[in-house]
Amino acid sequence: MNPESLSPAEPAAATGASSRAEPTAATRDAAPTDPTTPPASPFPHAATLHDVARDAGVSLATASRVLNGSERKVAEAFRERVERAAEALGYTPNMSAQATARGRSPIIALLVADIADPYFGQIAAGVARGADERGLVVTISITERDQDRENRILRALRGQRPQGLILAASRADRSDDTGVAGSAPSELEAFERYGGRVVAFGDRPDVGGEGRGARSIVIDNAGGAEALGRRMAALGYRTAIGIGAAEGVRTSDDRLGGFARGFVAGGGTVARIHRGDFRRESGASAMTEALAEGVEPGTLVFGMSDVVALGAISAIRAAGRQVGTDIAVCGFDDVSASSDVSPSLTTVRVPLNEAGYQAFRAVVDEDWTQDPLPVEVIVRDSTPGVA
Amino acid sequence: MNPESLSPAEPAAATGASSRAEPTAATRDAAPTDPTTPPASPFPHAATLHDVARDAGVSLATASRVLNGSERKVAEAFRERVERAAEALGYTPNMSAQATARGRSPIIALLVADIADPYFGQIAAGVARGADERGLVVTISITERDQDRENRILRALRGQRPQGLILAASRADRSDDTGVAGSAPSELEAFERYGGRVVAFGDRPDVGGEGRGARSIVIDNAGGAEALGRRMAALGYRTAIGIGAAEGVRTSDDRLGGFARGFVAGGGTVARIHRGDFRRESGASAMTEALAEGVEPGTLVFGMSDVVALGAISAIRAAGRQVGTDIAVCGFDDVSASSDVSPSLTTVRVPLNEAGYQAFRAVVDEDWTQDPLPVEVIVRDSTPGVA
DNA sequence: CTGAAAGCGCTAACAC
DNA sequence: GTGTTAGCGCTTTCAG
Repeated sequence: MNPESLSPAEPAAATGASSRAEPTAATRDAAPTDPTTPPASPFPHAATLHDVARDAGVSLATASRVLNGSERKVAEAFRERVERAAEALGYTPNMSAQATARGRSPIIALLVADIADPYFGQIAAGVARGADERGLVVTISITERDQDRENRILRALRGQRPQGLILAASRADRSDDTGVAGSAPSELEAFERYGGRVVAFGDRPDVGGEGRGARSIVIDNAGGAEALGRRMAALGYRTAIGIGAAEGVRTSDDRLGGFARGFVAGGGTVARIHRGDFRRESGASAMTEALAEGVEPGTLVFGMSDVVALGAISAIRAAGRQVGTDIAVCGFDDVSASSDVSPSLTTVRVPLNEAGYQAFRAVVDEDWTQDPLPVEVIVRDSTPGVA
Repeated sequence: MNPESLSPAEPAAATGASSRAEPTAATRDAAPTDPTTPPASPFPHAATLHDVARDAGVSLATASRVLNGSERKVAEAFRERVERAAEALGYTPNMSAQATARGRSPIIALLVADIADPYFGQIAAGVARGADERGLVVTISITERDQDRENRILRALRGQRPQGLILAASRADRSDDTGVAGSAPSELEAFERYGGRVVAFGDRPDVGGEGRGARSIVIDNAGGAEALGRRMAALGYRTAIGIGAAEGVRTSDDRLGGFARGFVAGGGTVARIHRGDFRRESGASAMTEALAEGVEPGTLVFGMSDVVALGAISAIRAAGRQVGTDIAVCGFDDVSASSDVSPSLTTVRVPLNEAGYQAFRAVVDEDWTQDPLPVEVIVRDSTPGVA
């Protein structure tokens, strides 16, 4: 572009490079009229480092050094020429090539149950934010809460040779250590064995944990739920119904257990627990079930997650009952929909975006210690209290 | 594992391979006691194709042929040995290496404004579903609705040499063709020039469109909104207030325009329009603004998107007004929160997940034509109608 | 400080 | 059908 700069046609000659006329470069650019030129490929190739080096009249090594972070110094004159050439050609380093050469990819793999679920959406946003800061790329996979699927994905993910793996799959991270269920643990170990870091939400599904990895983002489910239970009791509620996931699912157990502890401490009783999974529909059907068994006015329903609580609310409405003074409801997470429902949902706020960000940091920062994630009870209109 | 199978220590010798003792393989595995063995790297390397070939006693080419889809036939005996060796070593092809060698990566890059927003979350889910079916990987980037950021990201994305790019960034896809604002268009052209496909939601931000790409997922915003407008008029509403994005933003213009057309056709009038962007807060402040100017009971508010409408609802509540008979509200998209609010939100349902899936197909299928995405008016409680 | 050359792990002609 | 051998685009010793 700049007329002062090297003519794109012969900079190589200008700097005297005798061995630069390898067949590749030559056939590709030097002689457009050369009859041996292979038929043009369907699309032009993106500029390569080779092109930049040639145009700048420097070696591949030098071009690489100035363009892609190397600590080695390059003379200002050369540096400039390389930068100019790169600019002119619109050069962008080929990530895959760099990855193969360096032996490590810039990928962070994120595994979620369902990216359309606001819970995971927020976590993903946090992860993406971190990755962006560090120039890393995040790939996303959906488990659909299916253990087999998750295992298959994990297997396939190894192909990416990701720098790290973030598991926010709400898997049945059962506390019973028999690694029997699913081959995931060994798959995860494989990840770490070759240097990848695995960070899980909740507890690591595998036992042991002496691997260099074994990092996990823990949310104070029990504590938050206990505070919520106590607060609800203070509002005058005396009997509660819990809606949770299957027994053995950590997050659910912790929240249900914590809530019960607090609620009982405050003088209440958890009458019974209905179980399903983390989806909205599950919350709705559990609630329907509960209603069928009979729910006294003034009862409080604790949904193990907001999404589930939201499902419960819709079931309560569908049954012609009122949410609030008739049947009170509270949840956990504080996803954004919770403040939109009406009556707005009482819940425990969890900084999900921050949690995702921390998960990212746990993957990339060698020295890392979790900052505790503050959980906070937020009382809204769905639990007006009993007179 | 199977005692009957080849001893892992000497299968290569068993098949007589003379040239197989290149320094690399040799130093890496053959002589653990060899004093010239380099100090062990921090982590063991993942098994390479080379390892598999050696253990199976075949050439690299053969191993490659059986393990990674090649059409060329390989004798059953060899195929089995290779598979066994791969299995035993836990081999997984290195995606980056394959990408460099093949000259094309398995990546589909998805660009969204905000992954925590349910609108984009659903689209992302659809994209991920498609990618999973085809064994492709999707990377995700967040524009935060910032044009500069989007351009930077686009630039960086080129490094991934993605097979395709899906733009669901709700960018200011202004209809004024002056490509002046932002260098994005040229960046997109660059993508297509080297063979990548660009698929955009709404219309392509660049002009022309004769590139082989120029595919876009169009949602019938005008039509859906018009139907909604007509329906609202039929419910008896006579005056409406619109909440949209800045003038010139396609999606917003189309929805606002379509709504007005239908509403007016039905006998109503759109009194005025307040503008902001696609975020919830924006909807809330626009509504607050509207309320300050005075909103008669019986007025209908049309939020250009559900998220915005949800924001408006919260503002209405905050102002001590009632949603429904006092001030009616309707939106567009039918994100899941819309059925959870109370009163539930009247809206136009858009199959977002399906749209994401189609976007994926548009990227990978050479012959592709968009299946029309059915939009459907869904009347709920937020527009009870006027007596 | 620069450049030549040997890889990284895998693919794809091209020979045998 | 199988193996050899160049690459792919980039990094990184190792000599100068």
